[in-house]
Amino acid sequence: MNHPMKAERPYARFLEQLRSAGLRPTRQRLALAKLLFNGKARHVTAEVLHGESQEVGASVSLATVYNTLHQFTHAGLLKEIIVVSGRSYFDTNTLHHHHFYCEESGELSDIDAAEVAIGLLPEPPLGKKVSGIDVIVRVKRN
Amino acid sequence: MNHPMKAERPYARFLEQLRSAGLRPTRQRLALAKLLFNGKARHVTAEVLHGESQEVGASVSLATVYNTLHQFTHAGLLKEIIVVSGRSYFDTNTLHHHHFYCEESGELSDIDAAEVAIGLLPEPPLGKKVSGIDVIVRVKRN
DNA sequence: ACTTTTTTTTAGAATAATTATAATTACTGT
DNA sequence: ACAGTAATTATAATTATTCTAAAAAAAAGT
Repeated sequence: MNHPMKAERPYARFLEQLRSAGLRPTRQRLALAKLLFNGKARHVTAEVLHGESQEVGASVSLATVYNTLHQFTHAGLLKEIIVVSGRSYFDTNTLHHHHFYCEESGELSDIDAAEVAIGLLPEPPLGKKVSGIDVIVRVKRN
Repeated sequence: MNHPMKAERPYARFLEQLRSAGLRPTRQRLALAKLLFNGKARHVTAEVLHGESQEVGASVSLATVYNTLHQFTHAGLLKEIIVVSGRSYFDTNTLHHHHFYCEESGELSDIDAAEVAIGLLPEPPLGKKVSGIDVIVRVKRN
């Protein structure tokens, strides 16, 4: 009667997704996954996630944090968000959606894709096809 | 009858705008302005502009290129565009508009604001107000 | 014109985020 | 247990950018 972990269900799916991406479920990857996929939508930078891994005593090297974030992104578990020069955010929400970004605090928050109606778009440059649309709504304290 | 420069009109306006931003029309700033505001809409990085300044023999130091790009941006002569981590683009089109961005070639091109109809937006986070909306349409070779 | 003051430019050092390298450690299958 | 592959790690390298302190240029004052 002593479950080692309450197995909240996303877990099994997560392991499956790792496997199908050819990634072993190592101690480090599981520790980071636990920090990332805890239910709430998260927007983390490598530095922040690295810090958290140290706080919970599952210290993962910064290099591995970077590797893992990119591997998870390629595996479709994360989405990379670019809103500011010189830093990358990784978003646990992989559905198509957009963002509020506060330049002052650096905070990101999600906007459901359904909430932004993008009308007609012009034709992309010759020989190019659309691969994604990102809307960033920049906000300020008022 | 020997005009030193065909004074294409934007020039006078440009000098006025510099002055009202408290910036002197130095040799370097004029050289960069000439490269930037030549009629066509341009999207440059600091490195690229620095390279061009060398090519035309008006060599401006990289530090000055960075300073100038930021000063022009504050003066409302340029707009800074962030589409990729770790590099800033500066756009001579300061009207509200959006962009196509090709990840493969790094090329940016403009989308007129009128061509993107953004419908209802959700309320920004508490205590925040919208300061700008950027739409980036990412494209790929097809 | 000559000095003084302020602004601008500059080369080079410093920084920050990220990526590469090369050695160690951990798995996997036999 | 052993060989082979994959993952992690500390550290070095890289890239774009900003900082710093000194030199150069321009403006203002006399």
